[in-house]
Formats: sequence, C-alpha cells, structure tokens
Amino acid sequence: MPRVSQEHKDARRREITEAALRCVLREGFHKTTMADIIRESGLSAGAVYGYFSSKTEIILALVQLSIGGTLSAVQQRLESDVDLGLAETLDDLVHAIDRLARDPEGDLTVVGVQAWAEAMRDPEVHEILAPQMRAVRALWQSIAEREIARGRLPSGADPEQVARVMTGLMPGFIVQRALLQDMDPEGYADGFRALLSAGVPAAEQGATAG
Amino acid sequence: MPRVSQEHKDARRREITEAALRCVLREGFHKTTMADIIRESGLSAGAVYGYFSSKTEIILALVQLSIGGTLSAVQQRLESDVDLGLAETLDDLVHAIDRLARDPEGDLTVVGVQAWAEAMRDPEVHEILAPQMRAVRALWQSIAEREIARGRLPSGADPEQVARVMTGLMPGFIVQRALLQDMDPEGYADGFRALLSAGVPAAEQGATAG
Amino acid sequence: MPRVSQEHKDARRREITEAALRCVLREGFHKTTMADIIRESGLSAGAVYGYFSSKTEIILALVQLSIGGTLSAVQQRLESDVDLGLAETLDDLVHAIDRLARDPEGDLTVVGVQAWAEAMRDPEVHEILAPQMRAVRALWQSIAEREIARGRLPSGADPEQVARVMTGLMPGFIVQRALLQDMDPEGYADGFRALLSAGVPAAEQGATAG
Amino acid sequence: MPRVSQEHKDARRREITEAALRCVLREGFHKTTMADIIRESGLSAGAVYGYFSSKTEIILALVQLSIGGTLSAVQQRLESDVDLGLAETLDDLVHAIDRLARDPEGDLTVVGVQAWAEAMRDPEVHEILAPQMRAVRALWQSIAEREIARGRLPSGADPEQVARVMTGLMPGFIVQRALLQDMDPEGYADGFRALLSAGVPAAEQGATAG
DNA sequence: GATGAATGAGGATTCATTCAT
DNA sequence: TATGAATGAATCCTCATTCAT
Repeated sequence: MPRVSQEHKDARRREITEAALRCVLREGFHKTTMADIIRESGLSAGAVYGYFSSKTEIILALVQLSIGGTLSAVQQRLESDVDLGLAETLDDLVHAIDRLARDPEGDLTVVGVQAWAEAMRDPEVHEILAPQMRAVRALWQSIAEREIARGRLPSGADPEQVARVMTGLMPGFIVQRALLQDMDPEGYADGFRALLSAGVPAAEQGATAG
Repeated sequence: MPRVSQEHKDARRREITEAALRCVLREGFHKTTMADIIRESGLSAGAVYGYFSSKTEIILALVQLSIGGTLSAVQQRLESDVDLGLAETLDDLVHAIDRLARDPEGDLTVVGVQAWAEAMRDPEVHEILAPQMRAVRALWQSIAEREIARGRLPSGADPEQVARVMTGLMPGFIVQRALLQDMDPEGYADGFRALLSAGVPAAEQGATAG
Repeated sequence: MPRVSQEHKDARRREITEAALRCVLREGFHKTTMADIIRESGLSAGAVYGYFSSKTEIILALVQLSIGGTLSAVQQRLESDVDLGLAETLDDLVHAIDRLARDPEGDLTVVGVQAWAEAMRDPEVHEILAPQMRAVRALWQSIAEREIARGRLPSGADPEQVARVMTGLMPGFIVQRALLQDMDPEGYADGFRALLSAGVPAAEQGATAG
Repeated sequence: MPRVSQEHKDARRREITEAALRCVLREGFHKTTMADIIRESGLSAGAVYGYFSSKTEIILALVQLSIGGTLSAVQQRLESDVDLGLAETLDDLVHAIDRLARDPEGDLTVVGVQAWAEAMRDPEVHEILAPQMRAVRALWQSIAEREIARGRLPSGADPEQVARVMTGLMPGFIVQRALLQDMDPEGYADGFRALLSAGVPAAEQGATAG
C-alpha cells in the first residue's frame, strides 16, 4: 500500500505553493496559469489537483503564506516581551520584512502587494487580510499606549491613531521596496527616528535616538 | 472640418476610461473583460477599439489616471509655495487622497493599489509608477531639508530617509483605507503629529502640535 | 453595420441544433463533445457559444425538438376535430412517429429515448418531458371518455387508465423501432385493432375493424 | 485452497454493482465516475479494478442486471405453464415490473431506460437488449397464437403484430412510471382489459373482464 | 492481494481582437 | 464611420486507469 504520510502530503503542498510562488512572481496571480504551476512543480495536472482543488485554493494558500510571512512575522516581534519603543520595534519589523523579501525561495512581500489588490474585489482574500491587519494594528496600539504611559508620547495622543500610522509604515516600506528596489531597513528606521526627535532639544537628541 | 474630432475624441476616451474604472473597481484589471467595458460604456466593440487599440491601453490609461489622480494630487500640494511643515503637508495630502477615494466616479486609490501590484510584473506599468513615486519622494525630501535647516528636525537627520518614511505614509493610508474602510485623514495626521511631538517637553507640546 | 436579422439568428440556431442532432445520434448526449458540434456545424467555438450559452442549452433545445417533434406531433392529431376512434387515432400517431423517425435530418425519436433517460436525473429535462406526457394522456383520456360515452368501450371503464395504456403504446412503438428496427406503423395499429376486437363476435368483426 | 475465492468474488462483484446502481440512479451512466463507484462501494480503486476491468464492464453488468431483472422477470411469467390470457399475463408482468421498481436496493427499471438510450449507440449494450426484447416478443407471440386458436382474438389477427403491441405496453408502463411516478399496475391492467372488452356486447362484459 | 497517488489526454468554456457589411 | 458576429487559441479542470509500495 502506498505509504503516504502526512509529511509527504505537506511536502507536496509545499512543492506546489513554491512552484506557484515562482510563477506568481513572474506573472502575477492572474497571468499565472495552472499549466505554468504544473510545469514549474514538475507534477502532473491530476497530481496538483489532488492537493489543491482549484487554482483559487493555490492562490489563497500563497496569500496566506505571504501574510503569514509578512504580517505574522510582525506579530512575533510585537508580541515579544522585550520592551521596545516605537523606533526599535519598527527597526525590527522592517528588517524582518527585508529578510522576507530576500528569501531565496521568492519575495513574499511582492505576493503581499498582489494580495492587497486582490483583497479589494475578492472577499475570500479580504477575509484573510483584514483580520491580520487589524491584529497588527492592535499590537501597535498596545505599544503606543505603553509609550504614552511612559511619557514618551504626548499624553493627549490617541494610541489608535498612532497605531494606524505605525501600521501604515509597513506597506509604505514594502511598496517602495518593490517598486524602486532601493529601500534599506536601517535607513527607514533612521528616518523614522528623526521624526521622533523632531521637537527634541538638540542637547537631548543623542539620548533619544540611542 | 475635422475639428469636433479632437474634443469629441477626448470625450469618448473619457467615457471609456470611466466605464473601465467602474468595471475595474468591481472586477480588477484582469477579470475585467473587454466585453464588460464595452457593455458598461454603451459603445460598440468597434467603437471602443477606435479610441484604444487594446485592453492594455485602457488599463494603462486607468493607471495614469489613478496615479495622476493620487500622486500628482500629491505633487500639487508639495509644490505649492505655502511653507508648510511635515504634519501640515501630510494632513493636506491625506485629505486629498481621501477626497479622491470618495469621488463619485469611482475610487481611484483602489485602482492605484491594483497598479502597484501590476507594476511588479509589467514594465509598462512600472515605468509609469516608479518615476512618479520618485518625484513624490524628491518633493518630500526638499521639505525635509527645509525642516532640518530650520531646526525642526535633528540636524543629523538624513532628509532622503525622512522622505522615504513620509512617502511611505501614503500607501500606508491607502491600503488601510481600502482594506478596513475605517481611515480618517484627520486622525491619521493627528497620529503623525503625536509622533513628531514624541520627545518634546510637555510644556512645549501645545505650540508644536498647533 | 452587420445586419443580423432575427431570421439569421434563428437559422444559425437551427444549423447548430441540426449539427448537434447528427452528433447525438452518433454518440449520445454525453459522448457528444462541444468540439464535435462545433466541427459538425462548421462554425467556430465562439460562434456556437454566441447562440447557445452552454452544451446543456443545446441538449435542452434538442430535447425540446424531439418532444415538440414526437409528442406535439401527437397533440396535433389528438386535438384535431376529426372524430376518430382509438384505433384510428393510434394509427395516425404511429404513422406520424414513423415519419419523424425517417426524417432525413435525423431520427428525433432516438433523441426522445435519450431524453427519457436524461429526465430521470436532470430536473430540467424532466420539466420539459413530464408536462408533455401529461398533456398527451389528457388528450387520450378525452377520447376514451368519448368512446365510453358512445358504448365503444365498456361503461365501467376508467378513461384515465385507458389513457395511460394508449399513452404507453407510443414509447412501446418507439423503443422497439429504435432497438429492433423492424416496426411498421400499419402492423402496430393492426395488432391493436385485433385486441379491440378481442371479444367481438366473429360476425361483427369486419365492421369494427373498418 | 483458492476456494473461498469464487463466492467471495461474486459477493464483491455484487457489492460493486450495487454501489454502481446507487450512483447511476443519482447520476446516470455517464455522469457516474469511477471515483463515485469506488467511494460508494467502500473499496479501493485497485480493488474495484480487480473485479471489473473497466467502467464499461460495470455498466454492462448493470445493464444485464436491469434487463435480467426487467425482461427476464417477464420471461418467467410468460414461460410459466399456467395458461393465462393476455390481460392476466399483462397484469402479472406489470406487477412484477412494479415490484422491481420498488426494490429497496434501487429501481432497476430506471437503469433499464438508460440502457435503451445507450443501446442506440453502443453496440455492446444493443447486443444485450435486442435479443432479450426479441425473446419477450416471441413469448407474447405464442400467447397470441394460443388466444387466436381459442377464438379469444380474431382469427384474422397477426400474432406477431399483437405481440409487438403487448411488448410495447411494458416500456409504456416503465416510462410513465419513471417520469410521472403515478403508475399503478392494477389500473394499467384494468385499462387494458377495458380495451379487450371494446366490442363485447354489454351482456357479456362481466364474463370477459373477469 | 490491496492501496490510492499519479497520470495526462480530453472536455467545456472564455475573450481580445478583427473585419465584412 | 460604426457595428457586433465571428474567430480560435488558451484556460481551468476531470477522470478512467495504472502501478509502486
């Protein structure tokens, strides 16, 4: 009897999504054909359909991967106990995103951008992305609250709005990185630190930035 | 005699891109078919092909429109003589984007997100978007330089990196707006102001935020 | 402008159903492929789909044709004013069916048998066939009632049950004709007349059969 | 030692055809997939192919079953020594068919109708059905001859044609039963008796009909 | 023997574009 | 000039059957 362990099944699904990733990076979700994925995966049509019931399922798996790669890498950092400030957290995150983008298996952040576009008309994709983005916001919000409590943000600041700005910095990094290919996580974090130090008396700036 | 032609031609092209916009908002670039656009425009296939030589041309026109609507609305503000700070400029911009998104003809920011995705694999789209994004960055950079010169940003700040952060705040607003539909330009600007006031002694905060 | 009269449209649909008929007679509903119909019709795939939105639609059109050819040819005879008895009506009908079967365009009675089979699992086909069969029964029933009233059938006879028997004689003819290809409408009607004369005293038989 | 085999083999084949019957009643011959049959039988693909070498074989087995269930149930009655008249024999047969249709394992008469349709294009199915139908006819013919000899049918009647009419009454019952689901064997036989009594003087009808 | 994953040709349908009228 | 029917390659997916384990 053909011994097909769960691991084997998972491995095959992985093979397929990896092949699909390569195709999608070349062609995008819509121009990628099943024939492309089949060819790239080295499997037969029937085999691929044995692991995914439709092209849509493969795309959704990629969307999950890109988000579970992009935003949930975010969550790990935001949920860590280490008590970081806004700039340090952003620094961490942007570095994580940059590593993700450099993954030799393929740049999942590019898939993420495709997913944003797709989420605007496909409720299934939307249902994957929206909760994740809300989760990220919530984590930023708790950091913002902490920063306000410590007097590192103005006491009158609305932590929810601060969270939206911080959340927005990530798509901002990803889009510029993907389009202009000149983004550097270090520099982005530094640019942000400069803003944080906007009104700080020159004498104190060294301390704040450190 | 072939006078009415040009105006007429422009009007027709407008009709077609507007029809295409409605389709693209419903279906996205790729799921929108020429048949959809033809039906929505009320013209015949032949007529549409008289004004655009291919579907790609129509999509590129929409991309232009969304960027010439999104980012060049940005340019207007950034190029204006009024000597605004970072927060005021962002406030202005985000409001402009929000107005664009509320346009009864259709939300061009959503098309913009589709365009980012498309730019990642279609050089033609990339060639439209990349220069515009660079232009926006350049404008932010000159503002940043001014702010540094005036001591409103740390003297050691790199205006280019600050510009990238400021540029990033716009995609960040647009994506959150499109996906979560809860963005408020006022709040976003306020959130940003809170960051600017991060290290400001409490006594001075009122002045800075105003 | 391409002048496409309604007649042209009807003619095209006819071409397609006729092509489909030829295919279905060769291969049956299910083994007939769209490629078969397209080839047989001499049109392109797109053209065929311009006139029928799916293979199912073409099959349903054929079902209609076969029933509107088989059973509604029946109705014409049953509804005619001519005051015929059971045997004469059956004679007429079986001849009509035989003519239909000999149609050089293709034997619609064979399609009818396929339709019966299909009606057993496809509600759409069922919804076409069932009412027609009920209508035929109703017509036979009114003839039966007339015959009872005239004393040509026993006064205690149930006209509804007689109608079901008469209705049953037609599928009986069609199936035998299609399977054994030895049916002769004349003989079938004669066989029926023999039954009608079953208990008639020999002396009267000539009169009854005439 | 390879003893259990044969019985076991038969039992397995039965399981498979029963599973196939359930599938075919739901989906018809062509829409039933091997995967359906495999699932429904609870066996593995390999196992099913161990007992039947192809889907065609399973379908042919079902065709045999439906005919060996429908028409050969007919044969039993027609071949029995009991010296029955036309009406009594029909009564018997229609009841037998009705019982077959009510079989909790699945209505084989519905499969029979599918088989008729199939016989029209598949020589293998035709080769199963045609001889059986001819056999039934022959049996009816011998009854008809007997009835003519006894003066219960006109002396000039053609027993072959009478046989075709009687043979036709069965598909007539089956189709109406399957399509309209309102057939009652008792009533059908009564309807037929009414026809047999068509020309019988009222005084004699009681005797004939009884 | 038994299993069920794999095969891959084949099927229905779509759609950007053209061109006869 | 405008029309919209026609084109046909390309797309997603299915399914009878095999064979390594």
